Amino acid sequence: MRKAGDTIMRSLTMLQVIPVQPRSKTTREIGEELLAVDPDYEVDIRSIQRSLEKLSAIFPIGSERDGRANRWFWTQKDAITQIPAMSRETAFALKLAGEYLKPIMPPSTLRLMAGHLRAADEMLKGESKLGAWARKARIVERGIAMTPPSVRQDVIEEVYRALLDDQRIEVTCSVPGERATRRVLNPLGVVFRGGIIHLVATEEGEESGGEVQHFVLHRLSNPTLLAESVQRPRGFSLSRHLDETEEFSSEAGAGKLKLRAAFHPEAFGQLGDAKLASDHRTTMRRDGRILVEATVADSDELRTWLMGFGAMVEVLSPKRLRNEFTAHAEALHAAYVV
Amino acid sequence: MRKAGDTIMRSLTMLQVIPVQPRSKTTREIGEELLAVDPDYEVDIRSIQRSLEKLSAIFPIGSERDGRANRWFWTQKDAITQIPAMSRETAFALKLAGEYLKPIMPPSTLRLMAGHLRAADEMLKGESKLGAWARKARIVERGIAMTPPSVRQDVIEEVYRALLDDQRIEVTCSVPGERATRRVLNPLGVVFRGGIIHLVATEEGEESGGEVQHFVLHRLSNPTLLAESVQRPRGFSLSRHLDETEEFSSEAGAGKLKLRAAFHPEAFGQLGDAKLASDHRTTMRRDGRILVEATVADSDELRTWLMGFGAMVEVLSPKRLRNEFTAHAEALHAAYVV
DNA sequence: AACAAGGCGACGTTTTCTGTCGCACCGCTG
DNA sequence: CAGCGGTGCGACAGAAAACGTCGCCTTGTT
Repeated sequence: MRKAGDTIMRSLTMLQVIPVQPRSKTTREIGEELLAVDPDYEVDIRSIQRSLEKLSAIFPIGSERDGRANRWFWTQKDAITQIPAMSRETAFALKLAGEYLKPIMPPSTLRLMAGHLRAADEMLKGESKLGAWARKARIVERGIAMTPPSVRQDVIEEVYRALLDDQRIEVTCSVPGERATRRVLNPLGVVFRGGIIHLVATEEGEESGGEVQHFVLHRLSNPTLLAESVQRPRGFSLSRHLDETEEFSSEAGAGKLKLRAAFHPEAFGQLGDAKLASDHRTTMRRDGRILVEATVADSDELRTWLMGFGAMVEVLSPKRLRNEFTAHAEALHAAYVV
Repeated sequence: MRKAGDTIMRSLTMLQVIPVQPRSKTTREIGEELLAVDPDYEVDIRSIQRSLEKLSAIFPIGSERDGRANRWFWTQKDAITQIPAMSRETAFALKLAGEYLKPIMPPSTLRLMAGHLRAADEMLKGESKLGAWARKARIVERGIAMTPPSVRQDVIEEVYRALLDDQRIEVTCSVPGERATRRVLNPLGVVFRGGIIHLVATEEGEESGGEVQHFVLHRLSNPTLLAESVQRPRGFSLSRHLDETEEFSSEAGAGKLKLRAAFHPEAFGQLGDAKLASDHRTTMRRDGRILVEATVADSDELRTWLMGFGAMVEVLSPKRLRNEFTAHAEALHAAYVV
């Protein structure tokens, strides 16, 4: 009848099958899912009832009467138990990851990881007697601090769910200066850039003609997941779509170029020991500057990065890029000096 | 004797107490730790033996003979079970986080999170029938792609452990062009900047005189954790130390300034709806450019960021900054045009 | 060679788990 | 309003698992 060690495994699986607070499952549903996971978990419904009662005495699991059925759920969503327990090093890495992500990842997405960060906290709190981990690590930002626009938590979660389930979603779309509109969208993908999330979707309806559009997530609200499944344009591919869209295709020439640039020691120091490419080479020059050579992508980002150093970096070749920088210098001269 | 639901909880706690592969614990140690967690877990050591045997039949737990004692450990470090199970939205967020971190976080630190990312994979693999999550999300990088120097996995882990436990560590230090040296360090903290990790530490020994030094982690190897505890300089604080260190103190003037700058529409578009500060204000100008006003930190990063836009952004005030940019324009003109 | 200390097989007892039955309750339907 | 099906839950007895204990073996240690 019962296999060896069955009970523990079944209890554990039950704990995993039970959903978190806003959602819930009836006793019967839990039993069915349990059976779906492993047919060996076949037990009487009564036993499942009893197990649930027992578990809810130990874990933060609650039940609620819904008509004649009981619905079960986890009451504390952020209380994660993990086996095997995470190591202290991993907890440390997780906390660091959280710090790294804070300035660049949309807060609403980051908040979905709150449970893991809390678990890491828990692990570190127990161990380190002196001072918190925070006193022992710091991240020095490279860029400037910017605040990405905030996205509503419910919008994030519903959009992700819609994407994962391939279901349509209805949202309110507010563009400043225009009247808010209610739209039904076919979510195709999301694009993240600098803390801002774009939803790639087609709009349901005749007038749009199935054209792929972009919606910035922080302008959406009141999401409603629909039961209809997504209508995907024939042969749609997110990668291809983005490459074809000017807004997101960063690679200007889409090719590579052999960069040669002279770095002042100070600028070179900022590189640390990071490499631009696998054929990255540095040479000391007589004038005290350092020659950096590497084959890199011919992108807008490259130009932005190089310009960011100002006069501390001089582009030597390729000639095409050098010419661009000459023009750039003239433009700046015209703007500021003349 | 036994309390209700004891067995399951005890098994679960046991699973958490068992360490992962390289480390291991004897049956007795596990029993003692169990008792330390909750005195109610008091059982005969024989029972613990039996539980371990049973658990090792279900979970990837192995044992090894060490003299006359058995040592237990998890054999698969990346196989994480989590309760309650993570939601699909959270799994999605975790995968995204992994992608975000890939270019900016040291790979060795990221690898410590591998288990969590694998768990997210597992969750998403089971659910989405059509196409992987990757087809539905993409991150568009802002900066250029750089490869941070790689740090040995053992160095990362031992350094983190040393920091968490406040223990000394012995490492081999290889600076290019010099002979590698073996040193005993008192780890005080770590600093992350652009994928590069700096260990802040004092060196044991007379000649250094307890001076706080910085060691780049990718130049260290052969770490050995020592049993001696760290000697911390009196009143040391990582934050204070970094603020005092020129290398890491990013804030040039350490103050704020009221920026006014004119953005070309294209440059302004790159901002998305992100804000520079809480008092961020934008105004349309007659010449088609957009005036951006905000009170921001007077830092090197600000200058880098503004210069990165090239001629698409013109700094109007404060006068001091405007003068800097005029000088910058002249320097570029001198370098490229003349 | 004698002596711990730990592993492990075996056994009888205690506790828990399980299927089953019966009753009560609730909402729906005719 | 009565009947019906689905659900919860108390109770009971048999089955299974867990437990402490004893004893023997193995393996380092003194």
